[in-house]
Amino acid sequence: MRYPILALLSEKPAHGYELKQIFDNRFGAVWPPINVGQIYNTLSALERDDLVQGKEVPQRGSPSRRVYELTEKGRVELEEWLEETSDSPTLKEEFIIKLILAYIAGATDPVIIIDLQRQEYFKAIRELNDLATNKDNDTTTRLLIGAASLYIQALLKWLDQCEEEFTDHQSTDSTGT
Amino acid sequence: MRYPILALLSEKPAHGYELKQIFDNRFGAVWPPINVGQIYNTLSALERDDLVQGKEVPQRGSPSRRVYELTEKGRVELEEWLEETSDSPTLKEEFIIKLILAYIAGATDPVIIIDLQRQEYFKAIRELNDLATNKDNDTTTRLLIGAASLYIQALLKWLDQCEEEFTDHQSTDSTGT
DNA sequence: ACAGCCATGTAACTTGTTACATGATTTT
DNA sequence: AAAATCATGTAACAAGTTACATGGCTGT
Repeated sequence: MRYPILALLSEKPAHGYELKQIFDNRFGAVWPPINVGQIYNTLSALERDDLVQGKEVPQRGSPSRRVYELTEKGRVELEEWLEETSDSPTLKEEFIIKLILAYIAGATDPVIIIDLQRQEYFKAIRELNDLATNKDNDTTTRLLIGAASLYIQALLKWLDQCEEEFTDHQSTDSTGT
Repeated sequence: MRYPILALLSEKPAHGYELKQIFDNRFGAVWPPINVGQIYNTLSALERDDLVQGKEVPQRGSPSRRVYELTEKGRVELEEWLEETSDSPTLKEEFIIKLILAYIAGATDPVIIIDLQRQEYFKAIRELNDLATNKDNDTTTRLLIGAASLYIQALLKWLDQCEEEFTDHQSTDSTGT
């Protein structure tokens, strides 16, 4: 949440609740609504680190709001981060770990797990397709839906690989641990 | 780390340091070595929750080791988890978020970022291919390498989508924020 | 009057990450 | 004798998650 908040604040200053709304609007297609508390937590940390600066802005007839803006330091940190290449990912996908562990633990039949999970991914693909048909998606939403879709397709392909491995070599593979 | 440790302990009881070695052996191809401290932290938490049970096992001539085994509760929890389908993933991949934010922030040219990241992914693919040529990989290693490879290929495809979107519609897209 | 949204925050907890401390055993 | 590995842990910190508390404003 650090960098998302910095990036949103680089567009214009905003208060906590507003950030939540902007974030949910932009990323809601592929991310569940973010907990507001986390926004405030993160803003506190960012302010502690001098990356953002908050100030009370009195409202007429409403309690004043705390509006945050990027500091110079924050702007630099954001830009440095944006320009860095990201490390290639390590696999943290829960299901991948689960399936491998199921195979290791030997308790549950991996093929059954695979079939169930495939249904789940099909469902996700359908939902993404539905979202994609919406004509007033903006660029970022389209790209995020594309990313999610490609990712799930990759997982589906992996399920096929695994199924093949688990069924074909079941009999051949008697060479212990 | 909770479930990986439970799964490894379901094979046979082990002490902390041993778990680190087993884990690194099995997942080392796609995961950086895990910090031993985390193993011990996690074991403490698991013992607190009655999922594992540790006992001192005196060694002849060495200081005794604390060997952990699954409790019944731990075995049940592991099996339940293995049988649950996992939620379809939300996108947490750093670079995806970064590229979208770069586009939003408007500070850095997304196309440049894409090119740099593509090199990074190519490098990762080459490294995975090298790993894959090793003939004595076991089943789980092969599958993990396959998963990592499919994932990066999906990311590369996504980069192409993004590049297209950012270059094609650059001129057409003059309809404000 | 009441529900629901606007708005800000705190507290407790979990997980992961790093660094540090300690000491024994094994290998060179 | 020194270095590497075996072995166990603690402390501090960062980040994410949830739940809770508080109160004002808005629409029905």
